[in-house]
Amino acid sequence: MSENNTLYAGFSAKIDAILAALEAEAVLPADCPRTNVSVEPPRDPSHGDLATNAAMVLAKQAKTNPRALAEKIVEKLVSDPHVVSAEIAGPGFINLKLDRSVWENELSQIAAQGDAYGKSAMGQGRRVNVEYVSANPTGPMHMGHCRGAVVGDALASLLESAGYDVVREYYVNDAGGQVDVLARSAFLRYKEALGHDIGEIPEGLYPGDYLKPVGEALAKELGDRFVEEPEEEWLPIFRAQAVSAMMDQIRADLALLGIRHDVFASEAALQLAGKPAEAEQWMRAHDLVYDGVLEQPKGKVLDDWEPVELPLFRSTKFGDDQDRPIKKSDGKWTYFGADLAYHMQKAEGADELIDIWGADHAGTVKRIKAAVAALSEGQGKPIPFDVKLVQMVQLLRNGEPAKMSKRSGNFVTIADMVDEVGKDVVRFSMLTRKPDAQMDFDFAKVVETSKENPVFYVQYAHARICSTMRKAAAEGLAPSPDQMDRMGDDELALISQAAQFPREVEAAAKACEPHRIAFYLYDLASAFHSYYNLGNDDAAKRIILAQQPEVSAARLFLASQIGQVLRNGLALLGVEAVEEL
RNA sequence: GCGCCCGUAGCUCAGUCGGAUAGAGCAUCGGAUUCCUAAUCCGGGGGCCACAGGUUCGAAUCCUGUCGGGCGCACCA
Repeated sequence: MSENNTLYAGFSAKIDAILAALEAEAVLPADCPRTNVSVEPPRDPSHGDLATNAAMVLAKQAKTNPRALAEKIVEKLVSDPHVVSAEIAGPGFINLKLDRSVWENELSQIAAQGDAYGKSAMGQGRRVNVEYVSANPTGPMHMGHCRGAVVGDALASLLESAGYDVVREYYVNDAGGQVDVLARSAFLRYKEALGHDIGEIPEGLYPGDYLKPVGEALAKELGDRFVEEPEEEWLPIFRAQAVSAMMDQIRADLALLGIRHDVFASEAALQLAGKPAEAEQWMRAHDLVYDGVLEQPKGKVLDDWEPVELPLFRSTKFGDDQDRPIKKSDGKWTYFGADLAYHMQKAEGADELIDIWGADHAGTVKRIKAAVAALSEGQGKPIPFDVKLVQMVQLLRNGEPAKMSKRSGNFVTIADMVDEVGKDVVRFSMLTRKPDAQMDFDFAKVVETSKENPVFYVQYAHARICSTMRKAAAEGLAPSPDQMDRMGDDELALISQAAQFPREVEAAAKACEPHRIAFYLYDLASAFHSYYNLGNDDAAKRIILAQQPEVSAARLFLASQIGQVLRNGLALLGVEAVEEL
């Protein structure tokens, strides 16, 4: 549908057709791969409106030199009424100058597609499960979780926009030892709420105040009947209650960032359903799991290490440096053992899996990918599965490293941060660098300089457009698509910038890099601010021109469509497109 | 010791599956506001793309090595 109407998609198709024709004429060999052919704006605008590297990429296969092949392509291109000129430049680039009708048409497309401009059918409705956040349910969300949360959420939106059918999923680790620790910590708070003196929170339990309300609620609900009971009596109850309270807290924290998951999958439920055992059985039958003894870890001396026989997954067969246990010596599942079953569960309802993890889990990527590949292929339904790592955020407070461990009870929470600078600043900050680079995040500095955050620059451009529209309406001027021939070069240049949005969305989705959208929006906002300011030096270049209603109508139409693109882009990032600043 | 990620302007960072003269913001210096929102715009200075080799028409981008920083190297999660 829509994607073929946009400029870059249209020209890519056009070039592709020409190459197909050249194949038919035997200029190019049959079936030669054209995936490297690109159609993009030239870096230097004086080179033209579009450039393609087709001749350079294909020259070798055509057994000719790039410029000769370029001439053949140009011959066909110039017959297109939308192409004003096609020139061969440098090593064999083909630079195209386009007729203004191309830009006028693109502007109409933005208006016609509205909120849908930038969406594409690239994903062909494939079902993608994106798992992100999945923080342990042992406390409120802190800034260490923030990056993965925002990047995962923006990626999910991006994939949706690119035509995938996306499920946003959160894996609740409610079965490991850490939730027992949580239950014990909650038990202390329960006693405290009943008036017992609990003294200092012992080492190894969660000391944070956030458990006090949980303890109070438990005291209210259960009375004092568990105070003197042995642990096995109260642990499951306290665990379930505390986890549920923590998940409510986490959902509330995520909501502050504008994040909502479709599915919360429970590890405990997964185990109860016997999924890990099923996986183990299958893997044993296929010699992927065996009982064995691990070697002493290298590079590290463990005093209490002793050899034990455990069920091991043959991850060394897949490039891991050690086989990995799926069960512990107490018979419980390891995280890995449950996790591979969990991925199989996700695969039941998806065509593709993506996990967003913090870089501190990088070491476990190989084994889980290997396990999922082996299981899914072995069971006859191979599934593409990728783990995207977001690098660590180094948290600073006035240049000093800030603690973020839950155990310390002293950490910067997401709620604090959003409260301090707002959702939009937090989200945009996390999205203005590529995910695989580390970043420093200084709480004090971000609070101080939040007014300089680039998010305001983009929002200002949008607000400015809104304000201009309001002002125009007050003066009796209205945008109109019927006066587009009144636009000059300044206007056309702005359209060409806006026209890149659809290909940016596709490229960002393909690379799983939402940050590209943030940078694109910054550039588009910059182009608009420049355009707007032309009117400061030269009154004839203002958007609102009461004396020339037709010119004004065209410029207002343009401005409102730039606003549309900004809105669409900000929506992808989950940032508000404000109408006033 | 091993594995993964990073190294681009004084600082924070972009840089398209290898492409044309490497770009922004901050900081700095100089300009623009009786005029549609100056939270903006225009301009100057500032680079051995960590270093050394290699691949090719072409490398910040790919490969190898060195140096520097981060994260891992449990039956934890």
